[in-house]
Amino acid sequence: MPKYEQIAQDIRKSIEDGALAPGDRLPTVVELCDLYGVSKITVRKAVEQLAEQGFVSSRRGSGTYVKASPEAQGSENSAHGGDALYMGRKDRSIGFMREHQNDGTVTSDIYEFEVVEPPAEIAQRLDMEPGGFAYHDVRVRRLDGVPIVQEDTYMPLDLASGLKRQHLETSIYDFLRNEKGLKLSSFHRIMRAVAASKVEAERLDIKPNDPLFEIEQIGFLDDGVPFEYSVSRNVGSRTEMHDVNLT
Amino acid sequence: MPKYEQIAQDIRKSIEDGALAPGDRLPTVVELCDLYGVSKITVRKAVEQLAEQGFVSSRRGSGTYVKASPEAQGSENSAHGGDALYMGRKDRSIGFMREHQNDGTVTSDIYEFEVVEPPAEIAQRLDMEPGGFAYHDVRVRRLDGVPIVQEDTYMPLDLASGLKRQHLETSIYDFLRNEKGLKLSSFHRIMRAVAASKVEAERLDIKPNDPLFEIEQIGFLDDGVPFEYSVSRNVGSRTEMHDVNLT
DNA sequence: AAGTGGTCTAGACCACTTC
DNA sequence: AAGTGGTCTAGACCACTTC
Repeated sequence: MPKYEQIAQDIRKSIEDGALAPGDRLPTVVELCDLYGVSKITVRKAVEQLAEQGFVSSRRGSGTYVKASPEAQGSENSAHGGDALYMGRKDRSIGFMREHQNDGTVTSDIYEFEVVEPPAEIAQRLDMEPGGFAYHDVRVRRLDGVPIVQEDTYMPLDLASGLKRQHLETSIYDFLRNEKGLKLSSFHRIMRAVAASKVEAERLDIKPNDPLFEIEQIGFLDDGVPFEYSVSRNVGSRTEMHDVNLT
Repeated sequence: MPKYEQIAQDIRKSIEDGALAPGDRLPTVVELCDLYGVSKITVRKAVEQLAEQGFVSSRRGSGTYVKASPEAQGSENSAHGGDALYMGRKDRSIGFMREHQNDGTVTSDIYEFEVVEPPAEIAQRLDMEPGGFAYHDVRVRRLDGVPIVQEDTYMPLDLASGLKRQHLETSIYDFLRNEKGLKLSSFHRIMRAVAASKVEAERLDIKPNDPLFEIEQIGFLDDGVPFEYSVSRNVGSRTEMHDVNLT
């Protein structure tokens, strides 16, 4: 782990255990350099990471201050009703399985699993050659038996060759990473609120027209190649998405 | 504008006008240093910005590659139905007014405007002293006459003192920035899909139980002090949120 | 072995806030 | 005037990919 991450982690701990309270000013950049025995650029990178994660805010000429913690927000939300899906911190948004591996037991209902020529508009988003084939699957993911989300996914055949039903039941991303050696790098997402169709309602154990949190997503490898197009529809009452936004 | 932003902008232009196509490799970091006459750290910062914005992906030992452009995604979405609200690129998510100032005419219906002792749970999120007062307002924002979102907002009285009805009709953020000299720095958000109540449906010109895209948000100043708590409910069929997520 | 991106040093200079 | 964060230089060393 690089130095700047260690420093960020150390300061983050001080905030989380209360040694640094909301409104407090952090030591100055120069003081932190002395304290950790590193150069300014390393401290700056640590502070930038803390800012991205929502822990601090820097004010030129004045100092760096502790914000009300995102964790406090997090805990409060569950009271709001959304008790199932936590997404959003950048490092956590890497698949349903990984998000929920500590939450309970994940299972899947598989409704479709086939190899097809994808619709032109999807092929284009996946940067596929005309006539190329792709895996297509539709799953409902359950947490401790409760249906959370329906995922409709396309993956180019040549990137994901060897994909089997058993991977759909656990984690496609684990298969891509561990068995195919791919490095998943980033996701472009569009989120919307939509109404459940009759079929979706049945699969997700809700009522038709109940609100769904839709995520249309393209996943990219570290060489910029798209490996996945998916539309997931999350049960509104069991889903919330967290986000920190810097201006 | 700092050098690294100029360089990022320059490379971004090359991508947008097609000089660099998806899948292409950028010049190496060292080549870019020579090309722009800057040091390595400056080029790295430019490339990091491009990665955050979803334009490129870097692969250690190999190179930096152009991804399928987010703009291509953007244009495709409007075909999908969501033709009104574009959010998400970090630098654009700073208020309804600013997001739509080029889209059409923004107007407001004001349903509530008062100074109150906020509910305990909201006062806590705003880090307010017990017994403190806050502005509270409920507005519906329209774009060219079409209702898009209902916003329910609390702001501490001492931070926003002088707020008037006229500011609710244009932009509260402009008032805070220009007249109060505040620097809005970041927002913590939680997003959900919910169903419209009867009252909301009436105000937004939709049907009860139609899906709404809810954003619960706390806004922070550059010294880490929260200045705003708001819950906005956006008409699902007129809203989409864009996002780039790095792992 | 050669080439690539990622981290880091030890400074310098500047913009801005605070007094 | 003094103190703060933000940017930048000219290198160095390393992890990883490619051949």
